[in-house]
Formats: sequence, structure tokens, C-alpha cells
Amino acid sequence: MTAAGEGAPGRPTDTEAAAGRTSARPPSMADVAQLAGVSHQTVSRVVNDHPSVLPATRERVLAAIARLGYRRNDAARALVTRRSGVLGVLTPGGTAYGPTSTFLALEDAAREAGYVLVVGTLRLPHEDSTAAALNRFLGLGVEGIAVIAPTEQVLRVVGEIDAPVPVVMLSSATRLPDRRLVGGVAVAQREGAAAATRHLLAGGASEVLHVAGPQDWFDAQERVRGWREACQAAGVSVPAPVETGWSARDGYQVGLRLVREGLPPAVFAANDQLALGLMHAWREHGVRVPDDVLLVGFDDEPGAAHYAPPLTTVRQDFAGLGAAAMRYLAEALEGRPTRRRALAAELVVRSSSVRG
Amino acid sequence: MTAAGEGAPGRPTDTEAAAGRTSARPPSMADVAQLAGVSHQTVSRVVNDHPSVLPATRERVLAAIARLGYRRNDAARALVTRRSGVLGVLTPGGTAYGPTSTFLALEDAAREAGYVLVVGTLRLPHEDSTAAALNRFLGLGVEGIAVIAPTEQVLRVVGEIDAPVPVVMLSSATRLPDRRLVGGVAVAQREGAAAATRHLLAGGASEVLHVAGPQDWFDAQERVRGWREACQAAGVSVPAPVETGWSARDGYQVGLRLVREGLPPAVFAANDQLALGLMHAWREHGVRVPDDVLLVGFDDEPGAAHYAPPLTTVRQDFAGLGAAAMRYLAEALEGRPTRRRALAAELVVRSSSVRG
DNA sequence: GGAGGCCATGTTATCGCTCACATGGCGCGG
DNA sequence: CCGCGCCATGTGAGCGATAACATGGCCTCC
Repeated sequence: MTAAGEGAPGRPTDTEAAAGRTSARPPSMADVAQLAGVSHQTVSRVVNDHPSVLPATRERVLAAIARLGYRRNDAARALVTRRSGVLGVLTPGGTAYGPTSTFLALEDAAREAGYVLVVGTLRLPHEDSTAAALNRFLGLGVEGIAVIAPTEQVLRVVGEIDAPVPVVMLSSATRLPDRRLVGGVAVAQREGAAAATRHLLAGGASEVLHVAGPQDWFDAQERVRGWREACQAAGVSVPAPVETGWSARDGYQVGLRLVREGLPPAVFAANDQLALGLMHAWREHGVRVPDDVLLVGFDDEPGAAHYAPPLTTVRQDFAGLGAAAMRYLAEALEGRPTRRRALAAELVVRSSSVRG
Repeated sequence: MTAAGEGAPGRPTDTEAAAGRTSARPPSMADVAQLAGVSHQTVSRVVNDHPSVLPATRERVLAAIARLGYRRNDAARALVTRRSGVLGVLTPGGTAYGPTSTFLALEDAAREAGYVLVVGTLRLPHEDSTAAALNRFLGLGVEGIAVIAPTEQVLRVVGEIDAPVPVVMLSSATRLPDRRLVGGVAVAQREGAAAATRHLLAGGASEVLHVAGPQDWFDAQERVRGWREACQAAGVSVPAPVETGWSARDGYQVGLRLVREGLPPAVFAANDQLALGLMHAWREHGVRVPDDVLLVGFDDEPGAAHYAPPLTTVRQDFAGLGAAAMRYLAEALEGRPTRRRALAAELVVRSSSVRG
């Protein structure tokens, strides 16, 4: 190649090998090849660990790479291989413990598998932000998409966009659209909710009230279902669930209302923050947990063991969820048959549900 | 079941039965151009909103785009423009409220500015995972990097890698390496800590103990500093800070020890989780907050208002932090002079620090 | 009314990489 | 001792976009 012909813009005058760093243009494979005295293809082989490269050659190339500070241009690579090594993640835009831990677990599993994650958070109105994020992902060439904690709206949009890549839902979407590549991994929310409810009933409660999360979240729906089934199985009456948000503030308000309108013997809260808010409201009015009312939460967030009193709750295997989602995507990408997976939820008994 | 025969990885056999979609090759600009009867360049102009395209032509192109389901290939675009539209974010791998909210704020600001975020979480050992993440980012062609809640280790690695793109630290790194493009935005941690300490002293405490976070975190260091300065300014003695982790469990253990070894009149905890753990330990031993000991936390995480008792704490402007970091990067990318920014921290007074 | 000049559009050359194939050595079996 | 085949390496052709320049048409201004 013309080492220093004319008419070449951005020709790195005499690329400062030292710390100078002209910042003209990052070194390319061709630069490395020239310095090492081999062809660009050989450099490519070294970089990609191709077996048939003589050790001596490899050494020379590696030295040149180190000297130049060469780094492979993944955009160029992606252009020809059609593999970006990037996965998109759609996550609800909040600091809630569940989605956050799930995301972290997913990131872990993805890195393990050699992928990086681009993230899009969902804001209201869901529909628009979801579509926008999805389109950005696709333009970027993501190889797969994971959706954390989906809601009805997200599911609808994903269906509409009809992404040409595998999509995995990390949660309990019970009514998956019948699109080819949309599947899901889920924690057994229903079973967890049922276990919590049974635990309360076994503790002597004649009835269990459910303070439910937003019903457009599949997770919230499933918890309601598990609770209801457990109540029915035990032959106790099923009071209308109280639908609210996910926050401690929501729980606090419900708590106040219950104080006014009459307390049930036991409450199953759809998550720990709700339980925290309930306890706060009750404490203010002299209602004691567990003496006056039994309480169970859901999630086992980091503080739950230190609430007043320590909260009985349902622990979800978020790490397992992330790993399972990654496996799911990996299999879909390889064209292997993928099937739904469910992970166990575990009841963690603390003081809030045990009298004595 | 190997979908394709041997030797042909990714060959699109018609595994894709269901929704039609041969998945042969996504449509390119050339395809659109042909269908619309124009040149690929005109398609490019339409896609990029170039002004000089006749409305009629634009219509035709848009129709072709819609018909084909065309989507621009960002890898190809990035290859020639050297602009990926991607920013890398290094974040600690935990569910802590601070880093999580900061990340969300950053994502918000980034999207606003037309960027997407790729994320790398830091795991132990920091050094290796940091370097690995940084290299992946650079290979991907990120245009800038944001580091959330940096520690000494992260700072060191970032300095070593000498990233050829702007790097911004979202926190209180007081000793920035003197590299050209490494800068930071920070919440005024020190002032917040000082305000918390003064508040406790004003509330009648003769002395304030500080339960400090891990001292390799710059945030933790700054909070110690603010606390110490406030103590000195008030002329009260400065007890040795108790260094521990960030979790409620850590706080719980410190709380037990304080019960055994003697309680101070007031405690300033380095974050809300620590405060939560302290209160738990104390509650178990009949120590009342605020009657027996005054307490202030840091972060104002979502549950803080509902702890027992509601926690006085220092609220940080995470949204502002994310936005400021984004502005910082944007300015660096445009070559404009960038300067450090600091955001205010605000004391939120609740029951845990007010007797009566 | 001819010379600019600004549209709207087309043509060609890369960007940095991988893929498919070509090419020379060299070992080895017949 | 020839030819086959397998290394190790090189050559050339794109991948799908943007950039830079080229090209006619039409309008304007002196």
C-alpha cells in the first residue's frame, strides 16, 4: 500500500510511537500487519486465535499489536459477520430491587457468554418508549433482546415490532403471544405466593388479605393468582385484593386505610416495599406486627431482614433467572429448541409472620 | 439437533418456519433504492433528513422503506463515521440505591442526547473486571465512558488503559489523575455530610460517631471528611470513625457492638442501609431512636421515610448527576472546555434525629 | 441573455474487517 | 522420486453505510 502517497487525508504523519499520540486514527489491522511484516489476514488469524499460525509469527504480530495499542474494530467486524456480540435489555426505569438484581444477573451471564448489554429503560408512556428502545436496539444490530419484568404494554409492543431476533421475557408472562421466538423464563411466582399464603393460614389466620401490585405487571397478576388459589384450597374466604403500586408510600396509604376500615388477621403484600409502608402506617397507630396482624412480603430485598420487625418474605432466585434467560437466548441463537423455564421461589420466615 | 448441516454456521436453513420471514439478509439501502427507483445515496439522504430531497422522492423512498421493513445498519454507519452513538458505563455490581439511580439518570440523559448505553458491572477483583470491561467498550467503539461510584482501583485502571475517549467519573474523586480527558461530576458529599453532622450537634449531641463506608470508595472518603470538618468546626471531639461495608448487615453488626461497648449520643451513618441495620440492632436491645441516640443516614433511598422511625438522611440529586455527567461528556466530545461540576445535597429531616 | 449558483440526484471511493480461495513449501506413501 | 495433501500465509472481494465530488436543470442577476 502507498505508505505516504499524496492525496491522503488524515495520513498519520509519523505516528508517534511513544506517548505522543496524534489521535489521527486508531491503528488498524493493516497498520499492525505492516509493522509485523505479515498480511492483514494473518493479523486477523492471530486476533481470532486461529490455529494455523506459526508461534514465531504470532509473537511478532502480538508485539506489533502491543506496540501500536491496536484494538479490533467491532463495527467492521459486525458488518461482515452480522454478529454484533450485543444483546439488548429492556428494563423498567426504577430502582426496585427485583428488576435491578435481575439485570445484574443477566449482565453477569451475558458477559460470561461473551456478550455485552445495551440497556433501554421504559418510561411512560410505555408504548412509545418501548418501541423507540426496540428500534434503537435493532438498528444497533443486537442479536437478542431480554425484557425484564414485562407488562401487558411491553408485550404488545414487542409483538408489533416483530423483532427479527430472539426475545426472552424474564418473568411470568402467562399469555405469551404465539410468535415464534418470544418465550420466557420465570420465577415460580404463583407457587411463592401460595406458599406465603399457606404459611399465614397455618399461623392461625382465618383469612389473608392481599395487597397487590399493579395488575398490568405479569408478576403482580401471578402473585394474586397464587394467593387466591391457596385461599381457595384452604377453604377460607377470598377478600378482594387491594390493587396499588409497588412503593412503600403506596403501602403506607393502604395501611392507613386498613387501620380506619378494619384490620384483617393477616396480610400478604406483593412486595417488600409495600410491606414496609404497611408496617409504618400500622406502627403509627399502635398496631403491632405480628401480634395484631401477620405479614409477609415478596422479594427479600436487602433490608428486609432488618425491618421492624424483620420481614417474612419470598426470596426469588434472580441470579438463576438471569442465567436462565441467557441460556434461553443462547439456545435460540443457535437454533436449538428452547423451552420455558421456571425457577423456584423460597419462603424466608422471619418475625413478621410468627407470633410468640 | 444441529439445525444446519456441517460446516455452515448460521446458514439460514428454513428453521424459521412460523412467521414466514426467510431471515436471508435484512434489506439494505441498495434494496430500498432499487425499489424506490433512486440511488442509495438518496435513500441515505432521506434517512438522515437531508434537506435537499424532493417531497415526492422522499415519499417514494419512505414507502419503500416501510414496505421492506428497512432499518439502517448502525455498524456500517459507525464504520465510516467513526461515531457509534454508544457510551459505556462502568457501574458497581450491586443493587445499592445510589449507583442504581445514578445509572438510571444517566440513561435518561443519554437517550435524550441520542446515545445508548452499554453497561459493564464491576466485580471482584476490581482490577481485572474493570480492565476487561474497558477493553470491550473500546473495541465496541464507545464515544465516551462514564464511571459510576468509582473507587481507587477503578481510577487506577482507567488511568492505565489510557482510553482514547473522554471519561467522566460520577462521584467525588478528589484526586483525579491529571490525564487530559478524565474529569468528574460530583454531588457535594462533603457538604451533605457536614450538614448532617451539624444537624445532630444542633440537636443536642455532644459528639457524633461516624459509621463509615468502605474507604476505597471516594464517596465514603468524602463523607468522612465532611463529618470531621463539621465536628472540628463545632469544637467537639472527633471519635475514630467505624469503617465497615455499605450493607444493613454491616450496620447491624456495628449496632450490636455499640450496644456492648457504649452508645454515643448521635450517629451519622454513611448510608441508609447502614442506618437501617443500626436501628435493628438497637431495637433488639431496647435502645430507642431518637430518644437514646440520634441518627442520620445518607442517600434518602425509597424506604427511608418508612423506617422505624422514619430516617433523617441526606438526599442526593442523582438525576442531576446523570444529566451533568452527560453534559460533561457531550462537551468533551465537542472539544469544548469542560469543567468539574458539583451538585447540591439536601438534608431531609425526619424523626430519627429529632427528640420530642 | 450568458454566467454563475443553487438545487436534486448520481457516482465513486473508502471505512476495517472476515470470508473464500489461491499459493508455495514440505512431509510422506507408493 | 513423484504427486497428493496439509500447513502457513497471502490476495481479492465484499459487508452497508457515508463523504466527496460530479452532473444536469433551472433560476437569477447584471
